[in-house]
Amino acid sequence: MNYWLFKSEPDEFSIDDLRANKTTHWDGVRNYQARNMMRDDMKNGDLAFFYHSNTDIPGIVGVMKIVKEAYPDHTAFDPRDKHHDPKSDPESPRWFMVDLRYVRKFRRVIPLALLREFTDGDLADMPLLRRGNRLSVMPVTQKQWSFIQALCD
DNA sequence: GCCAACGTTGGC
DNA sequence: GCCAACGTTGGC
Repeated sequence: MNYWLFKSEPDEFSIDDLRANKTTHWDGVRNYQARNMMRDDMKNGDLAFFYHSNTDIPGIVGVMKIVKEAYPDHTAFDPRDKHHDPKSDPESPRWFMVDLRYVRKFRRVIPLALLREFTDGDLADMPLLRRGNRLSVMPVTQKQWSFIQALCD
């Protein structure tokens, strides 16, 4: 089993939105590195952190589970969609998405600022903490996963 | 194939 | 609102 982290701006889609809807299709990823991970490496049952970006306290807010493996992101075909990409068509889709199910919301956010305190220790090499990181989907190691889970107890 | 210009991300 | 980092685009 693998572990992941998904970023979302809570103004667009938050952990509370996911909790209300139970599952979601994670559309709109338009980055090749992120796409490749979704398409090639994400498996049913994998767990993922939900990360709130671009908000007052950026950080990890909960856990979700992959319940459907990669399939074409249809929003890329829709000219009216914010994430429309004319270079993607149903014959040879360029962008993919997975389905995620709500698992739990932490009692409080685990702030990015707290995670940064472990940049040189338990969370060394975590892509999220790399300077200038802009990936919206990224892998988490089992050790990092366990360590971060323990932070919210 | 290089690289400058541009747009986007996202923390602060 | 600022700005650094980074990916993409397009002229050459």
